[in-house]
Amino acid sequence: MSHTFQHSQPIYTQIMDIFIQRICRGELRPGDKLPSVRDSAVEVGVNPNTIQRSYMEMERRGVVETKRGQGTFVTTDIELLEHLRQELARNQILLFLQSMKQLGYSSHDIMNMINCSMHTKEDTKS
Amino acid sequence: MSHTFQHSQPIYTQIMDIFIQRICRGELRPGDKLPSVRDSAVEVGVNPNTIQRSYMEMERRGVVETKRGQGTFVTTDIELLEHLRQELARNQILLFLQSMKQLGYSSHDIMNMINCSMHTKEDTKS
Amino acid sequence: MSHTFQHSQPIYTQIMDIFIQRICRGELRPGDKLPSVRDSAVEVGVNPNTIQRSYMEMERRGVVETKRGQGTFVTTDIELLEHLRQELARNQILLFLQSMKQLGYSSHDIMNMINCSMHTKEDTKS
Amino acid sequence: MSHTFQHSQPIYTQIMDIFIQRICRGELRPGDKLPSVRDSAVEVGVNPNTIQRSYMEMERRGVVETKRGQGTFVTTDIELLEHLRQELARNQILLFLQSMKQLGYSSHDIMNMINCSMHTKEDTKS
DNA sequence: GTGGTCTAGACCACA
DNA sequence: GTGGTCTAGACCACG
Repeated sequence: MSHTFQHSQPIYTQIMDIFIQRICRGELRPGDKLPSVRDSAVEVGVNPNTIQRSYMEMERRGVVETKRGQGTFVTTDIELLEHLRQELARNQILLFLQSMKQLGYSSHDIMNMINCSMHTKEDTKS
Repeated sequence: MSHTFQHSQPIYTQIMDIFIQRICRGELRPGDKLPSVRDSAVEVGVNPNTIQRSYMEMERRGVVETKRGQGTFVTTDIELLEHLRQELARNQILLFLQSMKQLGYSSHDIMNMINCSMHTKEDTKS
Repeated sequence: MSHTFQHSQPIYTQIMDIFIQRICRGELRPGDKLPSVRDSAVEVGVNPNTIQRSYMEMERRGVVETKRGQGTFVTTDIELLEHLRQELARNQILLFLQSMKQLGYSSHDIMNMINCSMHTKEDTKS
Repeated sequence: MSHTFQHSQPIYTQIMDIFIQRICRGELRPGDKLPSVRDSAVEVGVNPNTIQRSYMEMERRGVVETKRGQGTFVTTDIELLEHLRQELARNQILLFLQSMKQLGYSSHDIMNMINCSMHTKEDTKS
């Protein structure tokens, strides 16, 4: 299952973002083992060095921890993961708002439309 | 200026989506001429036939009008364009909400965070 | 302006039919000169011999008359032309009825639909 | 079995018309499988892409339904087929009337001649 | 120049 | 096998 990457950004950061999203969405849970560098390389169709660089950068941020001879694991630092999640959410919100503004919708419009969308097919789990 | 496309969707629909976004954002205004099929082809780095198909599909939807020997133009049917804009907005909202849900945020959380974001760096034009 | 012919029938008869239609429709009137064999050949994109054969066959039927050194002319025998016209009309009617039957319409249906069509956009010159 | 097409109209529309006629005449019944794109292509002597376009256009109109990996099938929507049949009939009638008018026959004449033709070789199923 | 059509041949996803 | 997409390159009609 290969992947398509943008030219405007380093591929290793794009790969990193994909992993971070998976972690934040709970597809990869704290303590889970990431695929080996080689496996990931095959899966996304890039050079193992590129994957290696993604893992290194994530480790620098504390998102993952590498144990020599065992592999790379999602951090168990739940606070850090929570921060990560909030950062991702904040980012998505900003991108979304910006995009809606470009379509000519005011903040007020946006709030109304979201409200409407949520009530349309909403899980009222309160 | 070549472009990167997803494998999961036909290129011609992706090209169409890009044009529709530009139109909805006002980058291309009613009556504006789209680039010629051949020019667009070299710009996005695909075969002219693929661009042609995008234009054809947009004309079928009424988004653009083609005049033989002259070119392809954004429709001046403002109602249709308004519908298009609303459809695009609705779509973006749904994608956004879905993505936020995947991050584990409830509808209530989302509303709060958006509210916060909007007031942070908001246009207080009142 | 070249032409497209069926494989199932000799080209010269098809050309003849076209001329007869023109004559019956009054596009070519009694006494009118037909184009020269060479001109017709260029116009429809076939060999002059083929045109020549069409003219010969029409002369055999008395539809046209050839005057050496002058050209080929539509007959002035109005009775014969009238017969021709009726024959053509009868033929068209039969083909039409057959085609409608194939679509599953009874004679009664056909009469009704024609009546309707004629009254829709009809010139009531009575 | 190759075919002859007019220059005045795209081949793919002519192919479409032929299929629609076959369907309306009951030669192809609801649910029947159309020949594969490739088979049709060799049968009528055109490029598979041209056939594909015909099929695509027919699907857009709802006349046929395509199932990936299985083939293209005549729709089972009988109402739609009935509409199609009526549309075809209306079209044939208009062409016929126009052609007869060109031969110099008034509406009244046409009605009489048709009546005569129908009674000549008529199905007296009463 | 413009868009529209067609061919030749390729690869893909689905079943 | 099926239809769906894409490329490369050609020719056409229109203005």
